[in-house]
Amino acid sequence: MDNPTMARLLAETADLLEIDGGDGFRIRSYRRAAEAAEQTTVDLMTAAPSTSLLLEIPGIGKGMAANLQAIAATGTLPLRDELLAKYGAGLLELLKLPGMGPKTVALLWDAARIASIDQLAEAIEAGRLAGLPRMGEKQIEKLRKGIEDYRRSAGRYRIDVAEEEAQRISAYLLAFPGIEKVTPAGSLRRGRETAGDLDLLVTGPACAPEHTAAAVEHVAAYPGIHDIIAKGENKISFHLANGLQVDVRLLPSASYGAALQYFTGSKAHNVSLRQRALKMGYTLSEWALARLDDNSTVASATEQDIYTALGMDWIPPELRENLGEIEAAARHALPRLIERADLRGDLHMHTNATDGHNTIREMAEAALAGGYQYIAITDHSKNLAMTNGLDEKRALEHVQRIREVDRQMEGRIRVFTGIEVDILADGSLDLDDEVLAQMEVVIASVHTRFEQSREEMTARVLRAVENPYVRILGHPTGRLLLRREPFALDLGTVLRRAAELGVAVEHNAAPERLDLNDRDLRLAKELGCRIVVDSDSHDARNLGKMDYGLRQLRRAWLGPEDVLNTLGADEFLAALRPRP
DNA sequence: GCCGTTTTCGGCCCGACTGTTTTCAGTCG
Repeated sequence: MDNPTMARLLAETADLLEIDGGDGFRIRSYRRAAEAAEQTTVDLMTAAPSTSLLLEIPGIGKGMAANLQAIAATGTLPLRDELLAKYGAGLLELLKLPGMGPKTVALLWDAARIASIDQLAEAIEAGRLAGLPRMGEKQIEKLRKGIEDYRRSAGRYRIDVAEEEAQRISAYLLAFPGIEKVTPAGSLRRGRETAGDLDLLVTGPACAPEHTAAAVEHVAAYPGIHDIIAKGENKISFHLANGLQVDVRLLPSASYGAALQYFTGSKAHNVSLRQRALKMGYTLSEWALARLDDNSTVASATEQDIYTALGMDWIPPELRENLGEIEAAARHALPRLIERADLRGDLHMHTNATDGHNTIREMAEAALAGGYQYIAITDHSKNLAMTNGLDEKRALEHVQRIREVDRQMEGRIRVFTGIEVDILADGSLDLDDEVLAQMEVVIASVHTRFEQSREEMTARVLRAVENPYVRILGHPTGRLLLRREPFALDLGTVLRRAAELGVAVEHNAAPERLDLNDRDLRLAKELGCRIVVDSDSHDARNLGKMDYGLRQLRRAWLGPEDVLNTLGADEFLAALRPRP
C-alpha cells in the first residue's frame, strides 16, 4: 500500500469520527496524521515495523504509529471499519457535496437514514426532507444543485489552466474604475501542480469598506460565470463553465498584506503562524496582525511587515506548507531557492526531424535569446513511430546536423548531440549502443505502456538505467502522459539506483507533465540524485518556459546547487555519468 | 490524539457567508 492510500484511510477515519460526533481535537489529529502521511518522503509501508521511525514524523504520535502499523499489517484500520459498519461508505461521499458537512450528514442519517448521494437525491425528489431541522426550501434546492454539480464534474484543475482563467478574469476586473490590483492567491500562488479552486484578491479604491457594492456587481457580471455560489459585501464565489470554482475577495489596501498572507495559505502554514502570533501576544487574521490586549494593529499592509513583526524573514509562497519553513524563517535560515536565471542549459527538446515544430538552428537561436549557454537536441527514437522517431541511420545523420549547427553558432551557445531513447517493455532500449555512443546526452524514457505490474515496470526502468550510455532518466513517473495515470512503479528504488549509477533524473517542466512533484523531488534530493530540469519543448516559443517546473523545485526547497543544469556547459557534461 | 518559549497536563486558529436562527449553527477556506 502506498502513502497516499494510507493517508486516505486516516482522513476518512477523521470524517467518520466527525459524523459520529467524536472529540474535535482527536479528529484534528487524524487529519494532521493524514497530511503527514501525504507529505513525508518516508515510505510508510517500509518504515512501519519501526515505531521510532514513525514517531520521527511530525504529527505522528504513539496512537497514530499504532494505527499506521495496523494498516501496514492488515490493510485496514479497525476504528474506520467499525465506523463504516455503523454508517456505511456512502456517508463519506455525501461529505463531498458543497455545503454538506458532518453535522448535516449526521442529521440526514439520524432523521431519515440517508446514507448515500443516491439516497439523498431520492429523498429530495420524494419530498422527504421538508420539515427536518435546518432544511428549508433553499437548503434543499442547494443540495439538489450540489448533487448535480458533483455528478457533472469533480476534482482539481491543472495549474496552467487555472492560471489562464486567472489572467482572463484579472483583465476583466482591472477594466473597472477603482480596481487597481488583482492578485491570485491560494495554491496557484504556492505553485502547486493543480488547483482545486481559484482565489483572487482585489484591491483599490472601489474596495473601500462599505463601498464595495458596485465592484461586487461588476464581478458578478463577469461573462464567464456559470453560476454564483455566494455573494456578500467583500466576497463573491462562482463557478466557471468548466466547473472551476473562483473566489474573489475585495479588500482595502491597508489589509492587503494580511489578506494575501491569509489567502495564500496553506492552511497548515496559517494555523502554525497564528499559534506563533498568539505566543507573542498577537492575533492574526485576514485583516491584520493585532495586539491581543488592546486590538491595535501591528502590521497589515504587506506580507513583509507581518512576517517581520513575527520575528521572521518573509517566506516564499512555495514553502508555505508547514514543513519547517516557519522555524527556518525565525532562525533567518531559509534556503536560497532556485530561479529561472540560475539555469544555464536546457537538455530536452525536439525538432522538426520528429514531432517538433522548429529546426535545430531555430531552437539554438531561441535558447540563445533566452539566455542559455547550452542545449541538447533530443529527438525521439524509432519506436515512437507516430512522432516519426529516428532509426539508427537517421539518428546518425541527425547527429551530423546538430554538430554542424553547433559550429555555426561559433561558441555563442553550445549545442549538444542527444536523443530521447525509448525504454521497451523488457527494459532494453530501441537503438543500438553504437548509435548511443555518438550522443553527448542520452535520455531514456518510457513512452509505451503495457499491462505491466508495479514490479515489472520498476524492473523495466531499472534495467534501462543500467545501460552505460544512459545519462538522464526521462520523466520517471510518466505523470499525465497520454492523459493517463502515472506509472505504477517503485520510484524510491528507481531513484536510489539512479543516484548510485550517477544517472541524472529529469524533472520535466512541461505543464502537461510536471513530472516529479515536490514530494518526489524531496525524495530525489534525500537519495542524492542528480537532478536536471528541462522543458521538453516541441516549439521554440516554449523553450524558456520553465515556470511551473521551477515552482515544483522551489516547493521541494531546492537551490541552484541541487540542480545540475545550473552549471556551465563543461562542468555540466563532467557532472553527468561518464560515458563508456 | 499530539505536543511542549504554557512543558507531561491542558491546551489546541480565525472570520465571512448562508439560511432560518428571533441570536445562531453549520460550512468553508
